Amino acid sequence: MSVVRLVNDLPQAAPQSSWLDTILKGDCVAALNRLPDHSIDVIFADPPYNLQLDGDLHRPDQSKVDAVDDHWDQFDSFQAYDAFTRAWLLACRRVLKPNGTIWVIGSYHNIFRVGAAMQDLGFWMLNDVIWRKNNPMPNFRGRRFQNAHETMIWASRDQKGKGYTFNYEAMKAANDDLQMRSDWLFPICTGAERLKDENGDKIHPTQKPEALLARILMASSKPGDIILDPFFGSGTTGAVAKRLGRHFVGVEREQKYIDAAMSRIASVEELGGAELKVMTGKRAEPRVAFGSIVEAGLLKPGVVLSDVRQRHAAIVRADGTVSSNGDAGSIHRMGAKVQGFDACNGWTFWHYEEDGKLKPIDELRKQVRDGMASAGV
Amino acid sequence: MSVVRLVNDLPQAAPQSSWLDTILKGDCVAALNRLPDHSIDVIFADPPYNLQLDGDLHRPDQSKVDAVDDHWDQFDSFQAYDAFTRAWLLACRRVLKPNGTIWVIGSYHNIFRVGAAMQDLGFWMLNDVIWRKNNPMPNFRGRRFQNAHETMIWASRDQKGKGYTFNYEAMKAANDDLQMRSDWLFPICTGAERLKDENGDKIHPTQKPEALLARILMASSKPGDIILDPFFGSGTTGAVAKRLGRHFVGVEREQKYIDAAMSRIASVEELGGAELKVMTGKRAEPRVAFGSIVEAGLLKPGVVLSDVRQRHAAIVRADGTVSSNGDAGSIHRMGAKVQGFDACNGWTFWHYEEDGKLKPIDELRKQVRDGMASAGV
DNA sequence: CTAACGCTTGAATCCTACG
DNA sequence: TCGTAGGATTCAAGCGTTA
Repeated sequence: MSVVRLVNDLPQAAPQSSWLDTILKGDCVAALNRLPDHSIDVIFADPPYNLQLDGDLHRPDQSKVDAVDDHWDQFDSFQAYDAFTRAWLLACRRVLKPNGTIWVIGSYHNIFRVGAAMQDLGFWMLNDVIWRKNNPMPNFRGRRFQNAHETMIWASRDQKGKGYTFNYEAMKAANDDLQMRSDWLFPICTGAERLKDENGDKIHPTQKPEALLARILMASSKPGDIILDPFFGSGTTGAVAKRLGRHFVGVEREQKYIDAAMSRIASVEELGGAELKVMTGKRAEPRVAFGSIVEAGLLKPGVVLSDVRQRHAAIVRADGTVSSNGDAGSIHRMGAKVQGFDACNGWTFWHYEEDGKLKPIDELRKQVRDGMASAGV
Repeated sequence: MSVVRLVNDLPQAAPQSSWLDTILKGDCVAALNRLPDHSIDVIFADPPYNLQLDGDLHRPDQSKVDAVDDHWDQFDSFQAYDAFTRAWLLACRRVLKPNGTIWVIGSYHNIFRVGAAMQDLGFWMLNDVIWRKNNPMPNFRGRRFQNAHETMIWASRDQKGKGYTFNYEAMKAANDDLQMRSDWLFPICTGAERLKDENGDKIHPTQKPEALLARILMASSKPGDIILDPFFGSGTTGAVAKRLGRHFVGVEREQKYIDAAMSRIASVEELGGAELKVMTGKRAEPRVAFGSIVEAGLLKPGVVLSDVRQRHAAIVRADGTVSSNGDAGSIHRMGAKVQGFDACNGWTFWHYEEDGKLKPIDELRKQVRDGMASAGV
């Protein structure tokens, strides 16, 4: 693969060599319209999410959350966002090979509109895939569930696009010989991988982790394929494509992001043929919540728990808490409370009765974990 | 809660007693139109998405579309599905209380269209929540990822719907004192829970697990709330609502499902009051004014308060304000002011000295609250 | 040198009762 | 209805400093 180049104004009908492994500067749709029909194998698109934020948000320690308030994420209405979405999706569809596929990532703010538009334009959905984050930002005000995932849509160009690439065996091998599921666990992009400017500030507000792109490209493309990213940003797609022996084309408007992506990709080392074979990840022991024990029916609300010496008692409640002496809380809090301690492992402290014998509720956790093992947590 | 009843033809403007804890037989929209405005606390909807299955294309009314491959027919069927979706969502929105919330579950076949319609109609999304299945059906042909999840959308009636119920503390306590995330792990409904007919065949093709509904209702409703399920099916919503001390209304067309749901719900045992108590936090505590601490003599005017590190000081005044550096105001205002913040919780920021130790003035608030409790306030 | 501790930060549609 | 003020709210990682 040649060195990454910047193309400011691609002529119409330019040869492939003039745009392969380049960043096209300019508006997404205008730039895509310079590329030939059916020239792209896989598209990865990370469009603006159209977050509709209202006012500042502070953490409990009063520090201010650095919100995504960039101008490129601002739209006047759902209508305006839909028109924008249809325009870039149509441009993508034209350049996609008949057996090509497209990935789009988004959050609940935009992904439903994007998905509906994709169906309307004739894309054929293959999967929706969930990126579960192991370290998402918490919900600071305690008014919602922690927003711990993003959604990706994987689709072929149209319903007849049967010959698309899916490296089923590689995915299965990478997942301990179990079929790769539609929910993937990855950390968000932090640390050394996150691009920073001279002040130590992040260069792009929404840089995606390379591991995510690596799985996408390993699953749905072959070495030598051409990968298009119409919202190139900090160039994660280009960096991973180069490393994995794929070609790329990026489109980006902001010079700041282009500069960062160019130097980033230039320093990427391409893997040789042999190393392009599968990488496998390890699994941590799944964490089980006490609430799921109750929800699973392994302990009914009203059941009395006790410590092994039966000096303390607590009653299971339907919401997954336990109550004792008119107070209530998690198994850990209440275990600590009845003993007058600061902390307690409720799993080993509290016991339930079965066949006339006291057993730690940790036994029930083991049962749930055995059931979860097949879920590839 | 009374025994479950079937209502074949609810009159317009019928009293609540005639439809509470019943199944309304008939078309979803027609039945909902008989219910009063703003009468429902929480809706759980599992709409049909028989869109493009088995090579046959069906419209929502079960009529078959002729040419599967024809792009126009596909467009036509999307339009029909969208119209159906808007109709039942609108009917739901009318009966929902202003501070009510709605849950909708679906897969990639329909959830994007449903989500876009919800936004178009003015629902305000709170979360999308992923149901991860630990035992999903494998992908038999090996051409896609294993479809291992479904997507739920949780939304308030409109953007101003701020007062919705979310039992944050209960969810957190049930999740081992970590806030509940947007990805939930549950097994699919199998075994004894799965309703079967006399031949041993499953009665409903998409019966949802009770554990899923239990978490939904524990998170977003209170005992005594009214839960509506416009696509009642085998009655999981009703069964869980009854068990958890909530009221329900179901709408269903098929007599087969109604029969199964009726006998199922009839055999459900309702939990008692104590097990249904929900974990609450400080937000639910009665408000105590700092002035009443001073009035009660727990802090004398002139006493010096400080932060835990003793970097800031303030003097208690007889009117319930505190003064610092020649300025005065509430404990919150002055706490913010001395730190240079916009906001501050004065109860946890300011400390008083007792027995040579610094204690947060929140301790005194607890004393006052305990006194209020024993006084039966 | 290591462990412990503290500070920072991440695609966020993040309050509500009272006057 | 609107403005104001009370006061509630965070998890996992990375990194630099302290013990």
